[in-house]
Amino acid sequence: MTKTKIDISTEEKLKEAARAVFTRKGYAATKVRDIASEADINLSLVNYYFRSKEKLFELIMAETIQKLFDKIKPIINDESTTVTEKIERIVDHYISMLIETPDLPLFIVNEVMSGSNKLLQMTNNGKLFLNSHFAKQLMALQEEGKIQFHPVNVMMNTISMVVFPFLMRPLILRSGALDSEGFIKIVKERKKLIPVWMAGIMNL
Amino acid sequence: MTKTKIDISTEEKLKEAARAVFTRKGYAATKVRDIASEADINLSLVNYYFRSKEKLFELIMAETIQKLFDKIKPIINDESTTVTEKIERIVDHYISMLIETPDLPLFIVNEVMSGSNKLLQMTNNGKLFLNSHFAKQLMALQEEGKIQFHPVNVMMNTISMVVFPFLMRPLILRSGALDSEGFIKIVKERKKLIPVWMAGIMNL
DNA sequence: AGATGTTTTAAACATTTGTTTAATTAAATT
DNA sequence: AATTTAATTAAACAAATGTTTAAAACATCT
Repeated sequence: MTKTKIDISTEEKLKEAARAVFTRKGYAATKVRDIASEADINLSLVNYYFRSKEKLFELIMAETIQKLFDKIKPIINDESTTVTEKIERIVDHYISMLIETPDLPLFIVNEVMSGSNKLLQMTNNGKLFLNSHFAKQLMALQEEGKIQFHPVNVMMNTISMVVFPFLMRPLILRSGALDSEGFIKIVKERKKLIPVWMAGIMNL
Repeated sequence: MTKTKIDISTEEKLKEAARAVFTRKGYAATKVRDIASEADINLSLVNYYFRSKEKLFELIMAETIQKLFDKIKPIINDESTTVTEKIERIVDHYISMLIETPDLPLFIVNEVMSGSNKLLQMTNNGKLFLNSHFAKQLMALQEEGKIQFHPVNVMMNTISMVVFPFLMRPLILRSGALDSEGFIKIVKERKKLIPVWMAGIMNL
């Protein structure tokens, strides 16, 4: 019996299509037939390769979240950087990523709201942040009186200011206030601005 | 011929159920049967009162968006208040509203991403903001050099910092970092903090 | 080439789901 | 009270949708 040899190209094409459609339309609105036709591949092969729509979704989800945290982990645990430097790197990395995949935030947020625990599992119940060097630095800042509020606000504000514009992007574009390039220009400028604003907020 | 007299109670119960389920699960994941059983009312009555699932959704959507902008309009056009006072009022109003209906942001954001133009229609293509007294004040601030960035960043940051925590709420709660009351405590504190932070960002 | 295992295809299946129908009950009007 | 109109119900329908089946095409190995 030979080792199962599958055509990577087909499986990968389907995964790529699934990623695209799931991300764009969400789980419920995505039909298996959408994925198949997006990949231009026979309907049955979706089940052949991934057993079920749900299994395929979970696979995509896990990979997406993995990719989301792989880069952030070393940044928030780097003991050689200051709080502001960490924020600079986080902001830079995520804005770059989101320019490439602007639909990602809704995908994640939907997953969060729909009650799945994938994200929590992958962040070790949020302890990835709570136990990070970054968190320790923030608590130190609080103790020396630089910040008079819960350190969680720092993370909230940073992620908010990075991610939210992408959630509003379709609205902004369709309103005509900015075009696609104008939007990218603004968010790229925010790469520099957000760390400065955050430094101000923390009295640094 | 008498004026159609319908049992308000039934229609209203269905609308309330629809609002709840649509908001919680989104359009595609909501089944007409979910709405009927949430309202504990016969399935057929959904079509009897609202013609179709889509019509019902549009009705809920329009009402929601209406409610969303009714309050903000006078605030951003009040010529007697400063930029910071306006931000204080916006932040206070929306955080209060979101504490009552924490699922609202996802509902809106989904609607935005799914390509509907309801929101744009209701904001007169975003001109509600662009032509507001608030926008004029921000442009003045830019001209006198207080802010060296596109004024749209002010609105982006304010809304981001107000709304985003509610999008992350399920994750935060399930992570155990905060409980339901702890979350409310934090966002209530942010009512005071966000205007201060924004003032800092604008060098006010 | 023939045998064996893998991938692809078209068709069919069983559920789910939005909507309609036709009959019944309740309310309003004359 | 009789008649008309509105509201409610259970059943049925048709289309959509996730999944399976069985046969064909393709590849690999002896």
